[in-house]
Amino acid sequence: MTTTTRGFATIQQRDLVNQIADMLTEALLKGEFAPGMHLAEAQLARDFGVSRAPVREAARLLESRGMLVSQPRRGFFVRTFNAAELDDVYDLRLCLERHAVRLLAGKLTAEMEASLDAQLETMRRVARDGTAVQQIEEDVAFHRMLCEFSGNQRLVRVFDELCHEMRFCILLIGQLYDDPTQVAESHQPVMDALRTRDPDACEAAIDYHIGIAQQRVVEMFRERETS
Amino acid sequence: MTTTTRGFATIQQRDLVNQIADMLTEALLKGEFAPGMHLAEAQLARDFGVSRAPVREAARLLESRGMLVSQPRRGFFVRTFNAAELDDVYDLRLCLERHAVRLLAGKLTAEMEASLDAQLETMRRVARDGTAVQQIEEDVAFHRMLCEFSGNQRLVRVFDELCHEMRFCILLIGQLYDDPTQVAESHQPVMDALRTRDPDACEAAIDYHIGIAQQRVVEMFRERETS
DNA sequence: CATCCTCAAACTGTCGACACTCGACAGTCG
DNA sequence: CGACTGTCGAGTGTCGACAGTTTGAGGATG
Repeated sequence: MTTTTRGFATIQQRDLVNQIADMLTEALLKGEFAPGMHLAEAQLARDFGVSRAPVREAARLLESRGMLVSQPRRGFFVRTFNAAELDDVYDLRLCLERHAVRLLAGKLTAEMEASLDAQLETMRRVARDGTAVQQIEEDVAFHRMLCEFSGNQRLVRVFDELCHEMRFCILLIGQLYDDPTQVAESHQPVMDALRTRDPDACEAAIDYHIGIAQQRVVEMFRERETS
Repeated sequence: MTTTTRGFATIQQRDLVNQIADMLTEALLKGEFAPGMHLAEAQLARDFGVSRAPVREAARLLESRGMLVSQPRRGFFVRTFNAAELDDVYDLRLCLERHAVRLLAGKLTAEMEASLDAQLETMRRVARDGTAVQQIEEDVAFHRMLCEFSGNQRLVRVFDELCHEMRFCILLIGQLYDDPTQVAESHQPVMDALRTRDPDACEAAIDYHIGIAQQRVVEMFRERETS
C-alpha cells in the first residue's frame, strides 16, 4: 500500500505475492543473487516496500519451483546447481519429450502442425533480431507446444518445472548459442519427423536434438563451475 | 518410528507447518473433506488451535503437492480429480519408470538387487498380514526404489509428486486389490527382467505392470465418478 | 415466479509485533 | 593456550488485527 520505490505504481492491490515472485525470479535470472546466498525476509520486505508475509509466500513459491531452498529457522537460500543435477534435469526432460513426441506422432492435427510451423518461424525471426533471452524463450515455447499437444497436461506441468531450472542454469552460464540461426534450424528435423507420423523417427529426432543441447549446456556449466 | 542415533525421542519442536500439513494430508486421505470443498483458513486455524499463518503455509505446501488448489481471494479447495487427469498421472508415471528401468538395467548392482528382493519379500509379508494402506505403501516403495536406483534424483522428486496424487485417488476409491497376493507377485516379472539387464525386456515388463494398474485404477475411478 | 439489488457475514490478503532460536563473539576458567 | 559459557544481534516462526473482497440470503421489483 505504501509508495513503490519508483514511478510505475501499477495497481499493487492485486496479488503482491505473484509480483514479488516475478521480481525475485527476474533478479535471480539476472544473477543479482549469488548461488547459495541467504535471502533475509525482512530485508526483501523492506526492498519491496511490503511486509514479510507476501515475501515469505513468494519465496515458498520459488522454493517449490526449485529456485530457492529453505532450512528450518534459517530461512531461504539461492539454489545451487551442480553439473550433475543439471544433467539430471536434461535427462528427465528428454524422457518427457520423448514420450510427448511419441504420443504426438499419433495425433498430430493440421492445426498443431500450423502452430508448430509458426513457432519455428518466430524462432527464425528472433534468431535474426532478438535478444538471447527471447531466443531461449521461443525455443522453450516450441518444446512446450510439443508437450501440450501430447495431450498430457500433467506432463506439461512437470516440463514447466524443469524449464524454470534450465532457464536458471542457462542464464547463469550467460549465452547459450554462438550461432543464433541454429536455434531455429536445429528444430527443423524434429518438425520433419513429426510430419512422418512415425513415433520412432520422432523419438530419434528429439533424442538427437536434446542430446546436443544437454551436452552443450552441461559442458558449459561444468566449465563455469571450475572457475 | 524415528529415533535419534542416541535413542532420545525426537524433539517435538518441528514446525507447526509440517505437523499441520501432515494432519491435513491424513484428513484428506481419510476422505474427511469432500473433493472440491472449500477449506477456510480461519476455521482450520481454530480447529488446530493455531493462527492462520502456519495453516496458510501448510495449505500452500499441499497445493504444491497437488492435493489442494487455490483461487485468488477465494482460498483453498480440495483438489478434484477426474478420470482423465488420473490417466495422465499414470501415463506420466509410466514414462518415468520406463526411463528408470532402462537406466537401471545398465547399472544394477548386487546391493540394489538385494534391496529390491528384500522389498519384494516385505510386500509378500504385508500381503498376508498387512492393511490395505500398508500394501500400497510397500508397493510404492518398490517403485520408488527403481527410480532411486536409476540415479536421477530429479526423476525421484517427480515420482514422489505423482505418488501423492495417486495415493490420493486410490484412497478415494477405497480398496485397490481384491487379491492382495498379486501385489507382490505382479512385481516379480519386473524383477526378473531387471536381472537380465536387458533394457528392452525391462521396459516391456514395467509397461505391462503399470499398464495393468493404470487400467484397473482408472476404471475403478471412473465408476466412482458416475455415482 | 424469476431477476435484480442490497447488505451483512465470512473470508482472504496484508501488516506490524513479539517470542524464540541460531550463530558469532568475547570473556572466563582450567 | 584452549575449551567452555554467557551475551548480543540478526532473523525466523507465529500471532492477532485490519481492510477490502466475495458470497449468499433475503427483500424489492418487474
